[in-house]
Amino acid sequence: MDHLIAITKALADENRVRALGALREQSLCVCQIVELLELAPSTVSKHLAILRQAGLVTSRKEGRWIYFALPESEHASDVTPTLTWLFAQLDASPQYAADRKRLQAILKQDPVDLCQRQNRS
Amino acid sequence: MDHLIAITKALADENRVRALGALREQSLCVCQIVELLELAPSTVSKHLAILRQAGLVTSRKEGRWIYFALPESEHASDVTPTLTWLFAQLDASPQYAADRKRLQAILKQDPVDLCQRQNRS
DNA sequence: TCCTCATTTCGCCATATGACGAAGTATAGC
DNA sequence: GCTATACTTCGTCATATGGCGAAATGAGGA
Repeated sequence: MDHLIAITKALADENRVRALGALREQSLCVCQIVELLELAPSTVSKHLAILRQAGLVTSRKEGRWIYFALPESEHASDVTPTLTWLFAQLDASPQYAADRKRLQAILKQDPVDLCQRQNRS
Repeated sequence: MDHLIAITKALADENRVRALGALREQSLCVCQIVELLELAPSTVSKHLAILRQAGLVTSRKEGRWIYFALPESEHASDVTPTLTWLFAQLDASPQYAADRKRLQAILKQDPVDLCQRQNRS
């Protein structure tokens, strides 16, 4: 039950759900999610930590960047139904469609530039 | 998206999830859910209002009692997948098994007695 | 009509949550 | 080593949440 509630609590925030939607297609580094959600890096970091604790995302360090991704189906059979349900719900959401579009533009930019702009402000 | 978040927020509380689990088999009046969750009637009432606003339960007045139930599948195709997912998660929970057992005992009691005992304390 | 009583609403309190900026970590590159 | 930098952790704040008891609501029965 504790694990189930950890999952539902993790999903009970619009920004975290949007982050999961963004990770549906590809893994992303923190600065790309910051750019999408338009929140402070520290805030996004906390959100991602909550998702990771619930087992909904994994993270992998690559040099100075940390990439977040959805767990591999083989290793996370327990959260797969959850994500399947969530994405089915998201497919009906205009917000999700808008995020997908914006994400395409973000992915075209150099992550280095993204991070530096985020540091500046 | 607002509706999705209303659902995930509604599910982000253990007592509300337990209430949904209790309603899986049959509809219940408030005092029976109060008895199961061991919370004040006013607290349970608030929880049920949140579930109803999210469309996860319906209520029907019958004399002095108000019965809560899961929505009929025909009228609520949008929350059916949510409840299916939730119950799949619950099936693995010892808390849910314990609640099912305790609920059987509660159902054997006269609701009138339940309510009066709750008023007395 | 008046009383009883199952439930809800209201007012209050303690704690949880989400936001930020500042400071801390750890890694790439000089 | 030192610096720059991508990210996290910490401290703080405003608001949201979940709990209760008291009062309000509304339907049945005397």
